[in-house]
Amino acid sequence: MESPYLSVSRKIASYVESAAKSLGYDAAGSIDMMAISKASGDMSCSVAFKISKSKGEKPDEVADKIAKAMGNVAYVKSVSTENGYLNFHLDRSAFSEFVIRNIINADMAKVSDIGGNKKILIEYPSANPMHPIHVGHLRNMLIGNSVAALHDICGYNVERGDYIEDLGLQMVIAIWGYLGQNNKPDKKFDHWLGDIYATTNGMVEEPGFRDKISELAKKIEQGDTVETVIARELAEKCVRAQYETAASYGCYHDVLIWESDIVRERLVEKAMDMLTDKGFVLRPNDGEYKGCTIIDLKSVKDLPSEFAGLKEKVKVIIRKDGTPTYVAKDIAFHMWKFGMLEDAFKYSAFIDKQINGKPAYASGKSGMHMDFGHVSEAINIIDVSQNYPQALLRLAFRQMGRDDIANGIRHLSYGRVELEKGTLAARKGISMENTADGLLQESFERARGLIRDRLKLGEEEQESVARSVALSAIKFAFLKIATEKWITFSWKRVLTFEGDSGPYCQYMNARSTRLIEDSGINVKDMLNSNIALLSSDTEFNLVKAIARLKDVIEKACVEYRPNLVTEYAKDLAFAFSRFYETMPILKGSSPEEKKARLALVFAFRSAMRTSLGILGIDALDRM
RNA sequence: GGGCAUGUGGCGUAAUUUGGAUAGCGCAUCGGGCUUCGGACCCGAGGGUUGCGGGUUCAAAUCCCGUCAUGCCCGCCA
Repeated sequence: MESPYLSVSRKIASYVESAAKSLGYDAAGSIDMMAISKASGDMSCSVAFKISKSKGEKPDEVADKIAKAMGNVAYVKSVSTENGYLNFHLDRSAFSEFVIRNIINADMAKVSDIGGNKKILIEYPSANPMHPIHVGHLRNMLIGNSVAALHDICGYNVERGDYIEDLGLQMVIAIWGYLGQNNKPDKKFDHWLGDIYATTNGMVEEPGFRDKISELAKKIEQGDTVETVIARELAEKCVRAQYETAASYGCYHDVLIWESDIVRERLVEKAMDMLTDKGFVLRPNDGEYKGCTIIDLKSVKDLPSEFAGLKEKVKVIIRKDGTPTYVAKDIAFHMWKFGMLEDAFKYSAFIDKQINGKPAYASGKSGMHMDFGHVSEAINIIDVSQNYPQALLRLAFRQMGRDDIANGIRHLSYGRVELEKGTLAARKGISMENTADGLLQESFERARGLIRDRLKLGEEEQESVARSVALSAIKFAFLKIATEKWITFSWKRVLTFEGDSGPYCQYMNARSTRLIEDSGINVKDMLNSNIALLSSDTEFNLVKAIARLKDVIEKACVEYRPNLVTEYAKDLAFAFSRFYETMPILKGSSPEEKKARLALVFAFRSAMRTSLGILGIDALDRM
């Protein structure tokens, strides 16, 4: 589909440029078309200020002269000037027709093709497999889900990946706790295991406990012990429970990579060999780091600012005892992502059918080779506290001479989710109201209460509508906040169904659906109507909002910013609501007006459905 | 000590990357709208020295310098 604003503003810009040229001004490169004028007119341009500076003439005089020198431009009705600005007033009929026909004829599943089918892997939420998903992971998951949807709709070949860290101290602690008790799970497995983990973690400071833990850790690391098998089984059960939560939020994945598989397949060794060849990692024969594999940052030229304050400019990546650190595994993992380690894993279906109808595959001991990875861009959705290791990761590829990979790794760093009281730490236990499951349950109950006295529907449909509304409130509340900001989580803020919210957007969509259904007019007749009749302020404001769709989506995709889409959906919904309040559509309009307005309603609904789709919000027909 | 991020009406936020006109929106408050195409709605009012101080510019929430506050990171944890 075309971008109405872009194509019109380009035309205007070229006319402005030639008008300026005919007056002896050189405006090339300094014309900034402001797509939407805040003051007067529909679009505006401030080029007169720049010209006035070099020519010594007053801005408003320059603007006047340019306005007079301009010929007719398509979709522009008139040009005026004010305070040095050129203001362009659109031809409402022509522009509305352009926008509405454009959107109704477009393939809304592929709004843009800027992706060029480029393959990217988006990694999220990578929650540890020993506790339920809490509201911090939920933020991660929802950002990942919408960034993935944005890339889908912009023509990328998207792979949704999840990294399961089933090794490491936290997992060992959970297993130790699990082995030391005989109870059977009395609730959802991730919640149950999370409690055990938190309790066991509370014992860490007790005398002698650490020794017991490290003994268990060794058994697990040996790779073929009973403990190893138990560890994996336990983690898998927990991840399956977490994926139930993900599914209830409409999220799914293509592939899960297990940390233990990276270790078992000896990918770290392969990665280290490649890095040693490039001279980036060293294995000192003496001194403090004897026996380790290290990165010596002192020898790196143009060290990025992230590393400026390091006390020791040395980073150990393989310990003295031969075990790899997190960073070593992450480097190997990213070599896999970018196809540097051929056929590293075998895969089998971990979940046979997700809500998208497809399996989620997971790496494992057995299975078949598949074509995951081999991407040219990796988006890692990881919270801001990991800026440093992510920088180190990019540096490793840069030092290998793989700037393409270093630049292809994008750390989408989001701000942490805090609680009003206390911190959100799984090791201290997660109360139900801070889990994704608990939040959804509460939201669902509130939504159901609202719907009961509103909708005359069967119990089953009421539940499904309530679930959609509940989810939309939560998703919108999380996604409307710019990713880099931290959130202080409170139920009150998340569970809102009014105003600037998901349910408000859904509500406007539902209204538009009812209008279309009740009209009994088919889309073809709407399209063949006299759209030129749409010329009132509220009608045209809605047209202008619809016209922004493609520009907003592309920008949100390129900048990894879902909140641009929530902002847009909100604007769109308000524009529709005002139109709806002021303009008669089915009643009180002439047959011709009715058809034209319905065409506008239809175009609105397309734009709204597309926006809601990116946010992972159901576009309900009634609610 | 160093690095990174954040700071916008009572609360929550948008615009900052790419400097443009009167800083947009929601909640809350106050006042309206005969719930007649669905009131999860609409209209209006009050509420802001964009943390603070300088600088650049015709123009600064936005860019530069300084400063304060808060948070995170700088480990042979992950």
